[in-house]
Amino acid sequence: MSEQEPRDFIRQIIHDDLESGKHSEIVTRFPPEPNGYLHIGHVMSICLNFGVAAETGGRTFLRLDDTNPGKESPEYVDAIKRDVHWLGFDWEDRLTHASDYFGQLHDSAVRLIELGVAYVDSLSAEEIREHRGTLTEPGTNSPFRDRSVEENLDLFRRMHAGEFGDGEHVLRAKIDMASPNMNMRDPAVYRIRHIPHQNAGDEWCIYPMYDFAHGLSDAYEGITHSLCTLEFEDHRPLYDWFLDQLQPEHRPRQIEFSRLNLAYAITSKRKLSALVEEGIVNGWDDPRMPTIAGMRRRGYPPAAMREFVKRAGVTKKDKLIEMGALETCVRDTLGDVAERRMAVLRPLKVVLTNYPEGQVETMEAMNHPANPEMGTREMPFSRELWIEQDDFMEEAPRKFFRLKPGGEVRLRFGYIIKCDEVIKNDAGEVVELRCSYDPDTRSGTGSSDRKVKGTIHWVSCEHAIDATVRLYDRLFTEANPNAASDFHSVLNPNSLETISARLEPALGELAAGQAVQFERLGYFCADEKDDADEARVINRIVTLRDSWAKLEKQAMQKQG
RNA sequence: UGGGGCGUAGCCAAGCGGUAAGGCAUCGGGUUUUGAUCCCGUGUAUCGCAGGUUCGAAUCCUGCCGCCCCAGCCA
Repeated sequence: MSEQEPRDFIRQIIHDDLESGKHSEIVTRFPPEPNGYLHIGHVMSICLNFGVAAETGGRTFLRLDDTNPGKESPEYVDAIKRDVHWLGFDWEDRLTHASDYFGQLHDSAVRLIELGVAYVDSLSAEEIREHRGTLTEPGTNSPFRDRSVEENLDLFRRMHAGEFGDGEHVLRAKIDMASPNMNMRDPAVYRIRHIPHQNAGDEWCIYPMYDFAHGLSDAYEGITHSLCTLEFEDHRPLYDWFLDQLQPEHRPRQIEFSRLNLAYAITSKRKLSALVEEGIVNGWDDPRMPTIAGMRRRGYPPAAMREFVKRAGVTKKDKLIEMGALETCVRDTLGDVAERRMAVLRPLKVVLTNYPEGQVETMEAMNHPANPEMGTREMPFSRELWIEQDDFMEEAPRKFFRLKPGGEVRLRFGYIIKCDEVIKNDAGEVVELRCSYDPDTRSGTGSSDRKVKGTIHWVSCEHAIDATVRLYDRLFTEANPNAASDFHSVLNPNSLETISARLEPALGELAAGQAVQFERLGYFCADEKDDADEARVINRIVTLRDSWAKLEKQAMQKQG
């Protein structure tokens, strides 16, 4: 018997509803409006909705909540479908649109009028706002509130027939203009919009509002639990009110949970599109974007995203989760499966003075240190090599166990070498190291047990592949850029660094979308758009944990 | 000064009247031809505050404080 994982409050409700027999099957829906790209916040909702249904043998609809034409487009619905699939979820034949129900929704609106609980208001939008009152003062009734059922029916029919211009009339629910809940002060139900719809074409010129369409769409689909974020909590009485009036066959229940916010990221659609439009990033799928498309292009595996939201949990408390938590999930899932390779990001030349000129040896390198079954690949070794600039220090602190003048280091899967001479240019910069290798220390041979404190990675100059590598950092300098009055003021100017690197030959065959670990550096993948066989373009997904860098940073801070 | 929510360690989060799980981060240590991984160990948490009920309260009651959301013919 395994321990029961603690249930979040939503799964608890669902569990209870199944146990009590209230429902025999759980049906959920993920209902994005196709007016932008999905982001990290949506990942939570997707995993929750598809997750609870899958766990209980239920079903989930992917419903495009397209009740507001003009803001929505097929480009976004394509992106949404792609992103949900990529995350690992399948709606099978349950792809729907709120617009699929426009006919039923219209009939229900007529029913509301017949019941005497909806009326056509002919006030302007501004007048309606004035009548609404404020948070502390009640609103006042519209002079059109008491129109007869016949007149309302006629007016609504003519709205539908296209006899009026946008904004001339609006259908409103007749509830309570004095309600302390603003949503209950005679909310709009249908408005006139003479623009084509992304799915329904030009069939309609009146469109239902979210509050009216959502609960009924849920009911039509037999949704049992309609899960949404906290800002809709105040809408629940209205959600229930429509269901009370219309008594559909199925009665869905709305439950709210808190959004997931990621530190150093924004999720406002307005700001996200500003980043794109102002050219601050290169598109919605820029690897720095907190969009699903961006994270996919960055190389984050879907399993890591799922694990991340699982660890975050489902509650009603506002969360601002540290970036490190996501990165840990990415490292955790990539660590087991990513093959290891070697690449030098900032090359420094090493010449092995005692290594025969023209000689090339083949070193066997493991593709994964913990999984020998993942095989090996061959790495050419020669007299001239590239090593990382960071792996050499002329005046090194005692705990620095990489290369230093007179010091020794092991070349991973190669030989132990010793630094004999440092070559500098006129500016005094180190441009080359003259080293000697110990022929008895070849990796894997019996006599190779000699220990040195450090092991560094390398690439043979003659055999190296040139590549452009993009190093990404957080887009913002503030943990909560959402709170900044102007997000431009908290942009990280160094969120992208492009460098020219040298790769080991095996990386010539790096497949698109395949993540690899560059040993001692991090996880990388070929960019899905810009990479080509002739010109490699590689993204850094995430660095490895680096306790040496941490020590260095602490030392720097101590010095002031 | 209206209504609706939320407050458990730096960030998440269990807990549902019987004396504070876990994850991430942090800090130690071990293993290691990736300073990675892995493995151990590491937290005086005034359970927002103050009262009350109770043998016993993070859990129940009262009052207060703080934060979030709501005045679209957006979702």
